[in-house]
Amino acid sequence: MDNKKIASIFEEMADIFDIQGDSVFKINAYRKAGLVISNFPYDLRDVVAKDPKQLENIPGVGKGLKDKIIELVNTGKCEEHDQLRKIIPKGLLELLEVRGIGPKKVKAFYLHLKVQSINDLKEACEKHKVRNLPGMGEKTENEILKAISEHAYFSTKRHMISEAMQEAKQIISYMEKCDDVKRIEYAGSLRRRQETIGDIDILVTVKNPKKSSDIVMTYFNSYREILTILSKGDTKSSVVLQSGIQVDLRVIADESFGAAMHYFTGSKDHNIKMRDLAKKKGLKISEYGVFQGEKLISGGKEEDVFKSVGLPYIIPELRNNIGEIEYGLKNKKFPDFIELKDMRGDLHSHTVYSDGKASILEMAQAFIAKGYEYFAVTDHSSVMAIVKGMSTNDIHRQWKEIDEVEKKLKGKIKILKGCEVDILKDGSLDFSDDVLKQLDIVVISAHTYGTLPFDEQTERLITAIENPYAKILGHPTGRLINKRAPMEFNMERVIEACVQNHVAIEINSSPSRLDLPDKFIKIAKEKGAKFVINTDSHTTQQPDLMEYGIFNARRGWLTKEDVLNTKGLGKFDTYF
DNA sequence: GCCGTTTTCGGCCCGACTGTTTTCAGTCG
Repeated sequence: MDNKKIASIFEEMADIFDIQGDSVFKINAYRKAGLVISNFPYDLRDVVAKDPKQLENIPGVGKGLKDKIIELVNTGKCEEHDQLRKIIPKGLLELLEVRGIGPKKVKAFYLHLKVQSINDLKEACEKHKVRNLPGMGEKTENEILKAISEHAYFSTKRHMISEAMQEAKQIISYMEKCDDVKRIEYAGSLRRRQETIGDIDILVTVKNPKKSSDIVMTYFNSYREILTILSKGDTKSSVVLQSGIQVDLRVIADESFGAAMHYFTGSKDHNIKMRDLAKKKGLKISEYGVFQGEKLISGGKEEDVFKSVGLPYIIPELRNNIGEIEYGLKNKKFPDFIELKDMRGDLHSHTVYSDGKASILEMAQAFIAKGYEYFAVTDHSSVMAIVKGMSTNDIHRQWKEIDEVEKKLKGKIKILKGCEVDILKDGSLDFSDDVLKQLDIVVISAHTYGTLPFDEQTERLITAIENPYAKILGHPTGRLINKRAPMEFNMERVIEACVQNHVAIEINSSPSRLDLPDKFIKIAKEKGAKFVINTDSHTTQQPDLMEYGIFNARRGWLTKEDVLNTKGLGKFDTYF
């Protein structure tokens, strides 16, 4: 019973309470606990084993939920959850995934029409039974049928940040051509640089909302990539693009820009906490500004919103209500978090010597274009036959070519001789010590045996980390977003092994990896770990991906001091 | 069910849009 499973049980219980018409506050308590637990970096099994009282220190977990967590960890189930599941069939909960259907409608379908699944509901609509229910009509029925077919067509999974970013930039460049648009920005989870993006939120300001809103809305709803318009009003419109990504657009007066950006950037829980703080100070925060009674007192700039409740500016990456507000209130100032411009090199890249698409020279030119002082060529070791890893012969040939390319480039960039060496099943490395000791950079990565049992995987990784030549632990969890689950192992112990052995932890910038994930970055930092942010480039375009790694590092509260490849030549590698 | 710089009881963010209604409930973010 891992954190994810416990979180999903609380979320399911919240859904069932919701359908039953329970107190919304109790429902929210379960939802909040679910969210907090799914983002909680420590394994709850460990917490229960060490000191169950600590559970109540998790925000949103009190006496009641503490006992439920203990029950789940110890017995693998929860009595109340089992009881609830007997009352509400599983298929009924899936109805909530359909757009426009909430708990009240689900309850009505179940009670009056004996609907128990999405299929049942589809049938009921087709037989025109739904239109006769109280509060529903012909339009409702048609909208439900439409929403059901969309639900089948688009998977509910979240989008990679790079995909969402590309869509957002295209919409913005389209919207900028509309004369009535004064300012336009993307907000939401994209601005918070979340690892994955649910939908794209766009904020537009106009000089005169009464005059321009209608024009801007009409213009937006004519965007050629739109598949369906979900809703459109005077100031707010929601659409689904051909790619399946939902886009919400909001039009607001220019003087509300700061408050609107804050509101629309979220997260929802961060906003709730902020509004709660305001309330205690006799103020009200909404997307229109900060109000004292009816009077608007600020809201033109985002900084003003924070200031009104006694907070310093909080960067979007931190706004998840996981301690950023408390930190701000207490310290009145945040550290300077790492930025893209701090990076001085990249320590993980591939060339045609393994599965890269470009030569050493071409990759060197790509990194010179980034303004870097150095980069490491780290082609795969021999076990990776599938991507044609290097033999010892190949690697000697590569060293010679690196020397030649460096000479040719007349010192414009230092090319480090490295390897991404595979961690074998028993934790040994795929090259002999004799080869490893001659390398400037040794990235150790697991590409195989991702499904070993928990304890065996932990030991395997620790054995590899303890190898005296290991320098960087590459993409530690091995996950591929939306494709492959992370390896299961004891993260705390692996981080501690890295700290003890002076092995830096990689933050892999590839948008499909973003590995180490952000929630672990923060605890690794607290344990004293050092990091490198790498692109794992396989083409000459991929050095651009560095910004995604930076986003994740910022979400993990890292400053440039935490990251080795912000330091210059001769300095970055003393840690090893 | 959780929580406390007014509180251990009495609160729990705030507003837009839709479809059904004649003032609002439901859903969404």
